Order: sequence, then structure tokens, then C-alpha cells
Amino acid sequence: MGRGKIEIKRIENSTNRQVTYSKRRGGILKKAKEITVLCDAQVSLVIFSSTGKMSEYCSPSTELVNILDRYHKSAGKKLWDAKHEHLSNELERIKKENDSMHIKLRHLKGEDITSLHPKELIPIEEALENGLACVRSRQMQYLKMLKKNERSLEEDNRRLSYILQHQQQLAMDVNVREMDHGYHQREREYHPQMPFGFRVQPIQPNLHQNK
Amino acid sequence: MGRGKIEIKRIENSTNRQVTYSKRRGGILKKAKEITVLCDAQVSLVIFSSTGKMSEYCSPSTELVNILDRYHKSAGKKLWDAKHEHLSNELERIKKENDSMHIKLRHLKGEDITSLHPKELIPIEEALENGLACVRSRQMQYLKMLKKNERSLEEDNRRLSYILQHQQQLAMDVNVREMDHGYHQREREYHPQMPFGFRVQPIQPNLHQNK
DNA sequence: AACTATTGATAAAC
DNA sequence: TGTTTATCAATAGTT
Repeated sequence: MGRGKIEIKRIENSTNRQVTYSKRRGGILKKAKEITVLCDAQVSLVIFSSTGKMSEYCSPSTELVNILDRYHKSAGKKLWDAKHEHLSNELERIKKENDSMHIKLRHLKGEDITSLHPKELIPIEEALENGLACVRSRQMQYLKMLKKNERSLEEDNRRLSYILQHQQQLAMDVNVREMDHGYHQREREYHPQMPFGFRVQPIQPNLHQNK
Repeated sequence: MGRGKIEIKRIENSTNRQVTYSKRRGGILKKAKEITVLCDAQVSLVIFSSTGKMSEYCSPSTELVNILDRYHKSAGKKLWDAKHEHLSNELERIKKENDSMHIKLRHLKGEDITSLHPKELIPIEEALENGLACVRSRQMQYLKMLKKNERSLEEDNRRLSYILQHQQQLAMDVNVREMDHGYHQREREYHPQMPFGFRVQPIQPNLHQNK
């Protein structure tokens, strides 16, 4: 269709090639639009010229992705997988790990073990015994700590009671003396030494470790 | 281009639409091929008919993926990202599930429990006890089965020994009689009844269940 | 980019 | 679905 027939082979003249590209590109785009309207087809068309310039057409109210998704299904060809191979592999690996852990967990909980060979029960039993031993040891450790704190608190209590009692006694003595001999300045400023090095704040050693 | 001009709007007659689609599709595909050869352009063309049938063309020595990659770069549009995001989310979700199971497993094995609050130890302990109970119950079940099989085999053994002994005794008796009174046809064909309904094949009931 | 002679595509009919 | 044919559309070569 033109002033003369042309052979369908690469146009060597660069300018001619460029011009022909322009004209024909317009033609194809027009045809693509027409077929979508006339026959309500869906078309995705992407063209790159030899100079790398891109033109595209995609049927209205359709995303290229949707068309490619349909392509993906229809042609059964992998369009995405290559791009996401790494992610896919990672996902596959972790899914397997997941399944394996899931089975182990179920076995440790005593589920699905009817299908296991008795020999396979041994390591599970050992793991359970070991785990139980650890948990109970930890619980004992905690109990001991509680006991220790209790003892410590009791001791503090005793000391505090002692001090309190002692001071009440002193106060009484002072009152008695004041009543007997009148007011003496020296007596009020002098505090007798405590029997031990008391700390008056109650002590709860290590309790913070068990929050 | 045809017997008459046509308006570019949807062809209502279904048959006509189908026919026009076929013809025009052929035309576009031909044009696509021609432009790639004439102007060495790269073309990706995907068409879906209204009935869902797909046709495609992609320039020779080019994968659709490559063209779409170029498209991705040239148009700067997100082609892969949606797919990518989906995969990423899935990966993230499964990784979390994985971590959670990993921690549970370690706790059941008695690892990393020093950081746990004593209250958190209780359900772990219970799970371990329960698991242990299940495993041991299963082991007991297996043991009982073994015992049962053993008893069954012993019984078979006893019966077989008894039969053997009995037959040896018979054989001896026959020998003795033959030596005493010569050969008697009737004695050789007559087999005395077994004391019980013996099966000579050893029986191992249920053993196949425990493979 | 515009023009036009010519080829190519295709609508309608079979 | 394929072929034919009259007509319109695309475009090669020219300006």
C-alpha cells in the first residue's frame, strides 16, 4: 500500500526506516484501538523503536497488569516467577522449616504420635523429660529465692521490732528520768549506739531479678 | 476498507463481531511482525477476544519479560511491585509464625526459660507433663502389644513342641510295632486326630500393626 | 509534515 | 471457517 510494493525486510536507509516506523506505529496503534471498540477485545501493545523510544496501548479500563495476569494464566508461562525467584525460594524454604517445626511441636505435645515408630518415641520422651527437669529446676530456683527473701524479710522484721521496742524503752526511761530529775539537755542529744549496723529500709535482695 | 465504510463502535451482531475480530486480529499481528522486520522495532502484543481466547505476538529473539522489563523502566510504572509486595507480606507473616514456633520449641526443651516469669512456666510444665503422659501411654500400649505377641508365640511354641513330641512318639511306636509284628498297611495310612484344632503355621496376631 | 498513487486490509456476500 | 470482490484505509515515495 503505497507508491510501490516493498519487500518485508529491514529498511537499510536510516531516515526511511524512522519515517516508516512512525507511520506504521500510528497505524498499529489505531488498529489496536479499533479492534477493542469494534469487537470489545482487550489489547496490550508495547512497541520499542530501534532508537529505544517506547509507545504503548492498553485497552481502556484495563491495567496492563491485568492483561498480563490473564496472559500468565492463559499461556501458562512464567512472567513473574523469574523476577521473584529469590523471594519464592526463601518462602519455600521457610515454609518447609515451618512445617517441620509444626510437626515437632505436635509430637512434643503428644499429638500425632500413634503413627510414630517406638524408636522415634525415645528422643521425644528424652526431650520432654529434659525439658520438664529444666522447668522444674527453674521453679525450684525461684522457690528458693522466695524463701530466701522471706527469711530476709522476717529477719528485717525482727530487727525493726527490736529497735522499735528498744527505742520505746529508752523513751520511757527518759520520761521517767525527766519526771524524777527534771529536764537534762545532754540526755536528749545523746543517742545510744544500735546493737548492729542496721539499715532501716527493708531489704529485698534479688527480688527485681524475678519480675 | 471494505464494501462500505463502518463506524468505529461496538459491532452488535455477535457473528459479525467474531468474524471481524478474526480478520482484524490477523491484520494487527501481520502489521506487528512487519514493523519489527522493517524497522527493527521490538513489539509485544497480547490480545484477548471477547470470548476470552488469547493471541500474542512478541518480536523474535525477545522474551515478553524483557520487553516488560524495558516497559517497567521506560514507563516507570509499577508492574512487579504488587506481586512483589504480596510475596513479601507472605514471607513476613510466615517468618513471624516461624519465630513464634521456634521460641515455643525452645521453651519446651527447657531453653531460654530463665527470662520467663514463673507464671509462664506453669503452662509449659503442664504441656510437658501432658506430652510425656501421651508418649508413655503410647509406649505402654506398644509394650502390651509386644507382651501379647510374645505370649501368643510362646503358646504356638508349646503347641508345636507338643505336636512334634507326639509325632515322634507315634513314629517310635510304629517302628516298635513294625519290628514286633512286621509291616501293616493300615497303620501307616491312619493318622490319629490331634488333641486340638491346631494350625501348624505360627500365628503372630497384630504384629503387622506395629511396623 | 503534506500529498497522492498505489498497495493492502477488510466488510459484505457467498 | 474459507474465498471472493468491491471498497476503504494505510502508507511508500515524492514534494
